[in-house]
Amino acid sequence: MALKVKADFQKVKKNRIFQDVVDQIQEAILNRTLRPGDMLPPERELRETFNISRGTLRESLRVLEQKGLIEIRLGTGGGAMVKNAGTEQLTETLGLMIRSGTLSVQDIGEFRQGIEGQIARLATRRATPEDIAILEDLVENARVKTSQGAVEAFLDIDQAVHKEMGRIAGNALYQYAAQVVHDNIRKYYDNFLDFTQKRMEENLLDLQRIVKAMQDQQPREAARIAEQHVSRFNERMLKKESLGH
Amino acid sequence: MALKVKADFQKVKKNRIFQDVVDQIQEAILNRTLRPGDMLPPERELRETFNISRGTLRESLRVLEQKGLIEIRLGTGGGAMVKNAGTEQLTETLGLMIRSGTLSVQDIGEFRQGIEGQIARLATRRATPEDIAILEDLVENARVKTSQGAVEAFLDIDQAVHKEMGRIAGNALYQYAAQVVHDNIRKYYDNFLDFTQKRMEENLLDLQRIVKAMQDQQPREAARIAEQHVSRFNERMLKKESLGH
DNA sequence: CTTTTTGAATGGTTAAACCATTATTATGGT
DNA sequence: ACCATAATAATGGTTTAACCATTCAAAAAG
Repeated sequence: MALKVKADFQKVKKNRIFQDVVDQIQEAILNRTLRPGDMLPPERELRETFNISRGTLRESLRVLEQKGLIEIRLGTGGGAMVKNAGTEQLTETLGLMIRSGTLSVQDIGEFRQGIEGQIARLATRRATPEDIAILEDLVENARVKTSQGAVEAFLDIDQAVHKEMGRIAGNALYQYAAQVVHDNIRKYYDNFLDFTQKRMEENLLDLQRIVKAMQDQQPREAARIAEQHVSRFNERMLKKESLGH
Repeated sequence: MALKVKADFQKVKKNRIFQDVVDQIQEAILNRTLRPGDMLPPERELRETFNISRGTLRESLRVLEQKGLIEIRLGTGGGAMVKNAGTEQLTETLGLMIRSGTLSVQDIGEFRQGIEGQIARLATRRATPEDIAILEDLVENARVKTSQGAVEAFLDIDQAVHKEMGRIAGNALYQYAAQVVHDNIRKYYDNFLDFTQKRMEENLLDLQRIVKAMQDQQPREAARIAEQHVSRFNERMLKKESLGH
């Protein structure tokens, strides 16, 4: 953990003082004057630097914290630490939009379908022989779990395959999108406590066919199967939901 | 604008009091006890309701504001108004991730390409004859602007076509994704001050071919052309960027 | 009836103090 | 010397009470 950093902050003037302070600290973080892991000075010190009251400074820190730019810890040696910009905020905001009815679960499932298809397509184009080998190992592992009837282990591997394909696709935004969507739809999928042997075999076949298509350099085919794969989840989910009414 | 609403708030206890207050108000908004347009009581009143200090309450309000759940206005009749959950927060967060280097412009361009393709595909499947007619009108309008050499007007219509197709696709998440990505990439596209007559004709042809594919019920073809359409922007953008180095 | 003035309601800010949590340091027993 | 415990200090969390700044509406002036 790095020590405090001097960042040449300036005194404020605008309408909402705390906003001005937010802007200054955010700018320092985004232009790498402050880097992930750096600690901001203690509140009582920052207060003097900006020449504002502690209350106003704390409003600024709340905003930065909510933006995901800093993380605040208690006690001696605590304080505000600069964070890596991650997906938590995207995930949370999307979750808010779902809960507030702005988005439907169906929308998200359909979106996920397209995203996973595109990832499969890009991954097929960009996969190296080593990448394919990794996927083959995972799928072989999944085959073993399937023959053992180990549902939980199979689902873990299924997820690992999706994650690995995201890496191979080589586009961070697709990876984030897949993760955010998955995190927000997981609680609906989790109603699949009746994940039977037959379903497991269906899904295993999907994985095998996707990797085969990647080996054969058939991006369109890989995308098609990946979409179908997600589609199967979506259909079950929607059927369950309609039964719940 | 609705009046104040009674929402049965409870007194607090947790570690971070302001977080507990955030949770309670957020819950009231998400379960529709508080609806968009409703005003929260004034700070001095909320303060008493929760039995906390005004400073702590204001930290809560800052967080809710940053989440996009409320909007705060000054002066008599001002206060905290419940907001519709929109895309501003997604747009801002994505912007932060770009600026902090977590995402590259190339990633976003490629993502946009896939999104617009999927929208074109879905829109083709779901378009009614009336929808097609609207698109035809827009494209005809674009043709006129092209023949007049009216670049700005053409770009406005191009955007309107994309927006309309998003509506036809019927998936709010795809629409949001397209908007968020577009908002974050616009400043890079805006370097196209050299949008020539030839480019305009190229793009007009794309639009005409997309609508044709939709009429012919060819979702794959529509998606392919839409992707190509975006791809053309991306290539120019990347070429510009590399020249800038 | 229109314009101007005034006042009240509301968010924005300050100040100084105290509380709660945590890591470090000092203490004391073995 | 070592380990467990207690004291200490640094830091964020909270409270209180006051005052400032902005806005809208009602009262006053013309």
